[in-house]
Amino acid sequence: MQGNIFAGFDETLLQRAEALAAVDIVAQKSHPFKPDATYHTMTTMTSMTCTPTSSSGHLHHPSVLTSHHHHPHHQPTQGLEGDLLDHLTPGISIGGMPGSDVCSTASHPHSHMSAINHMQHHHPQSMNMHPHSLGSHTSLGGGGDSEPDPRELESFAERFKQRRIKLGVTQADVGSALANLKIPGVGCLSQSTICRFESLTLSHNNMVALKPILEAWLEEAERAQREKMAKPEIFNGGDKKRKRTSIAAPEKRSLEAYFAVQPRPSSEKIAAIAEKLDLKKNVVRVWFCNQRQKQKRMKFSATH
DNA sequence: ATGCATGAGAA
DNA sequence: TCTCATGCATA
Repeated sequence: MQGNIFAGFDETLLQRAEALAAVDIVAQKSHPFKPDATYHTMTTMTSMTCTPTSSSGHLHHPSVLTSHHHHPHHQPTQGLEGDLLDHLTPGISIGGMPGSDVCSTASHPHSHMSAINHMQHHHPQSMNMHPHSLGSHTSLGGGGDSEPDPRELESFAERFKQRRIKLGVTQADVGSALANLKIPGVGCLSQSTICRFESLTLSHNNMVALKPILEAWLEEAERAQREKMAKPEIFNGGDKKRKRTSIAAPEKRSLEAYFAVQPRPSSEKIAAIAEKLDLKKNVVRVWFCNQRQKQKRMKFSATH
């Protein structure tokens, strides 16, 4: 009893779903403009970094560092070029300044080269994250190993956060200080990622991959603090603004309703939904992608 | 802390 | 195209 549900999936169901979602938002739907409110906050765009309106690309490049799984070897195919913004002090500049409170919006003007190795493979529909594939690896060219213990991860994340705070370092500081560790293939990470690591809101594989790195940083940081540390740093403010589309609550509810019926709508379906909700197709597509990721994480953490 | 977005790699 | 790892922008 599942075949017919999706088999008969059609406008009917979509409308059904939307109707369900609409019961709550009945008299509140007529907006003269598109609900797609994109906030820009252009500051100083002195450089020709990227185009705000047009869909030009920005240049970042995330590199994954998932290592895991059986297999021979693969080496960091990424050459990683020397980052020019190594203005960070020698040793480890762990954001120091214990008195500098939280959230130091350190804005780096550009490029973060994180060349980590990426190696993952899963199946699109029946993904299987086998946490334990220990036994025979250790041949990663620069990667550390990982333990498949979800328990260890949890406690580590917690310890990490506590010790980090003890050091008076913010999540953002940790992220940028990571580059100073000069671990092959490891660049800096964002505050978001550090935060998600601490709150265990990353995929298991991601957590496993990041653990050794953060662990290394922690040791360095504590060592550095012991002997010395602290050093005023001058960060220069940069600029780069991206826009974050904000999907209004009503539309969001509809999307959730659709998602409940069909988490993976076809391109046509997405287009149809987008039109109904007055959202850009891409926004809808991305929303579904993110929703799936989120659900997957929830499913996993719920199990553990 | 989280929502929406980008990009690389795998299907 | 999707998944996954990540990040910027934001609440």
